[in-house]
Parts: sequence; structure tokens; C-alpha cells
Amino acid sequence: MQKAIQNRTIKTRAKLLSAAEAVIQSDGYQALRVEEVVKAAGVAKGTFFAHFNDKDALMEILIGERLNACLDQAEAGTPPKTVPEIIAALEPAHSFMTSERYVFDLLIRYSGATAVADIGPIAYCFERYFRVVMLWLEAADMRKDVSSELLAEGVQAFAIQAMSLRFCALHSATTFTDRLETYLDAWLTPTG
Amino acid sequence: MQKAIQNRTIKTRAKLLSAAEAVIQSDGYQALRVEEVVKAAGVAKGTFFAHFNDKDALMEILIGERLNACLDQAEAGTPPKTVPEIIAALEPAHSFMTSERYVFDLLIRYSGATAVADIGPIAYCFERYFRVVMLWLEAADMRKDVSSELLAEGVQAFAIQAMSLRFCALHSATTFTDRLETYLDAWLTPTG
DNA sequence: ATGAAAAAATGACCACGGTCAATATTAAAT
DNA sequence: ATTTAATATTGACCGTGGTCATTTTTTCAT
Repeated sequence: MQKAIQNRTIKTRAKLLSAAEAVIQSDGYQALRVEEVVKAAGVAKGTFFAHFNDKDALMEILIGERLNACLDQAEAGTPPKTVPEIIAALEPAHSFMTSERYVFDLLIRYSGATAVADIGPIAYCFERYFRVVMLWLEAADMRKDVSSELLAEGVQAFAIQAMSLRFCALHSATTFTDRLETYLDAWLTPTG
Repeated sequence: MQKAIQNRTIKTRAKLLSAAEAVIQSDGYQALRVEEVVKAAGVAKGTFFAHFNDKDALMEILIGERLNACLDQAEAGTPPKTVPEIIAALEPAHSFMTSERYVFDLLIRYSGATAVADIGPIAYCFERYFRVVMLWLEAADMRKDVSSELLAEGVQAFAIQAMSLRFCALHSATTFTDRLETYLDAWLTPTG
């Protein structure tokens, strides 16, 4: 006997999500505690885990939302044609992705879907990032000896590398943007 | 008044390390519990944290050791000259790095040193990986329009990308080796 | 040998994510 | 309106990483 989804379900879920957003707003993602969220939402702890498999699932949703907004912004502008333009267009996304060490680590951890069944919000965002970049590259004046798919995968790999090094004290001499530009010049318009 | 380092210190540390190795040997890295390690080592829990800052610090040591052994192996052979040879030389390292999801995630998380002061075993391994590849590339017949440093950084970025996708159900059609070969061909010997 | 100070080890304790049997609420069938 | 079963909520409880005041052991100057 299938019963309709209850009103209070979506209400509780909304309460949890907005409580979590408030916590993050003031203290960042890293500092979020499930106990604090449920207290702010006025529900029991068990309720949280009835709505989200685990804390990471909530994080995936919230981080995925923000990242999707960045990708919306990237898609809204006129398609970038050059490496600096591409980097500029992706800047909001990259900036958010490296806003917190915690966020970056979680993004990497969930960037790939473990099972085809559970493509989470973050895995979806990575797919979308890839697709957006691929479309740009197709219309831009880049090397044509390999497919746009491959080029886009490479852009993603280099962006992740550059973001990783942003957190690394050993490589802090070069800025993120400079490094990524060096990578992408060499990747997208080789002269060798 | 500075006092000499005590014998029991290194003995206790050795006990903890070998106990941890035994646990990992039988159940893998993911399953390691600090309580189990201290029980096997016959010490109190507090002692563990007097020897290692946290569980991750122990993991860094053990994983770094194994990875260093893989890099020893890579350096022992004759320097690879072609992309397939490079991939073959790095195979033990890549294989270990992706042996467990837990291991891969930890590697990525500690691949960069947060502060110059604390270059951990894993950050050191990544530096070493980079250096080894760079030396190979200098002696191989690869594109010369960009520096070997840059090429080596790219190899690392693509290797990480290929390893990431190994855990991803969405991209399981292509094997790790095939994917990495495609990446490195396009990166190291572009024809565009 | 003795006393003092530094180093090491201890284990009760805490923080926090996550579980689950019990309870409460809701929607539909009668 | 009453019953029934699916759904939602609860909070005591657990597992595990990590802390710290206290105790034990070692080292060294005398």
C-alpha cells in the first residue's frame, strides 16, 4: 500500500537544510556539527539520518548547490575562446572549490560515482563541468589532433592539480591562476 | 635539562608500527582501528597518541613506506623512454595507490604539505614521484616546447585523474592503463 | 645511593557521527 | 468514526578517534 509523501517530511527536510545553511554561513562547512543542525532545526538527531544517509550526504547537497550556481554563472556568459577567458569563466567555480580545505577534499572524494545507481550531486557537477568545458573547447581555436572530450578531461585534471597545489606550501610561489594558465597553454595549444 | 631519548620509546613505537602492519596485512588499511593496534601492541590508547599526532599520521608513515618501495622499484629499472614504458614503470606505484579507496583518498589529502615545516611522508612521496618522472622525461624523446618540470607535473595530474576514474562507475568502460596512455600520448607527444 | 626533573605511559573521559527499537503521526480502507 | 498499515520521529545508546590530569619510569647531577 503506497502512501503519499507527507507534508511534514518536506517541511522537516527544509528545516534541516536551512539550519545547516545558517551554520555554514556563520562558521563554514568544516565546522558543521550534526548536533548543532538538529538543535537549530528543532528535531531529534535520528531524524537527520532519516533524511540523509550521513553527514556527507547533506554536505554533497549543499556544496553541489553552490557549485551548480557557479556553473550556471559560467554558462551564462559568452563562451570563452582563449585560455585566459576560460580560466576567468571558471574562476567562481574554482574559487568556491578551494574556499575551504574541507570542501575541496569532499569534492574530490565524491567526484566520481561509486555505483552508477548513486550519482550524487557532486559527481553530477563534475560531469557538468566537463561538459561545459568541452562545449567551449569545441568552439575555440584549440589543437585538433585529439578529441574535445579528451581536452576537457585534461582541463579538469589540470584544474584539480592547480587547486591541490593551492593548498600546498611547497608550491606557493606560483599563484593558482598563473599555474593553471601555464598548464592549459601547454595542453590546449602545444607548439611542439 | 635535555635528556636522551629513551630506549623504551623506540621499542614502543616499533611495537605500535608492527602491530599496525599486522592488522593491515590481514584486514587492509580501511579496517584499521586504533584500539585494535594498541591492544595488539600491549600499550594504552594514550600512548598511541603520544607517538603519533593522530591515526592519519600513522597511516601516512605506513602508506608512505609502501609507496617509497614502489618508487624504489621504479627507479631500479632502466629508465623508460616511451609512454607505455613509463606507465609500466609506474604500475606498481599506481596499483598500490588505488589498492583501496581509503588509501587513495588519504594520499590525495596529504599529497601537499600544508606548511613547509610538516612535509609528511606522503607529500615527500609525491615530490619524489614528480622528480623521478621528470628525470625520465628529460632523457626521453618528448615534446621540448615546455619544461620537463611542467611535463612531469602534467603526468602526475593525469595519473591522478586516471586513478580517480578507476573508482568511478561512470567511466569504467576504459581501463586505467588505456586511459592513462591516451592522456600521456596527447600530453607528451602532441601532433597538433 | 638519593633527590629532582624530564620523559613516557596510563586509562577514564569527551566529542561526534551514526544506529535502532520504540513511539507517534498520517493516510487510506472499512 | 474506527481500524490498519505505512511513514515519520524520537532519544538512548554505541563505536571510535582523540584528550589530559595523574602516575610510573628513566635520566642525571649531586
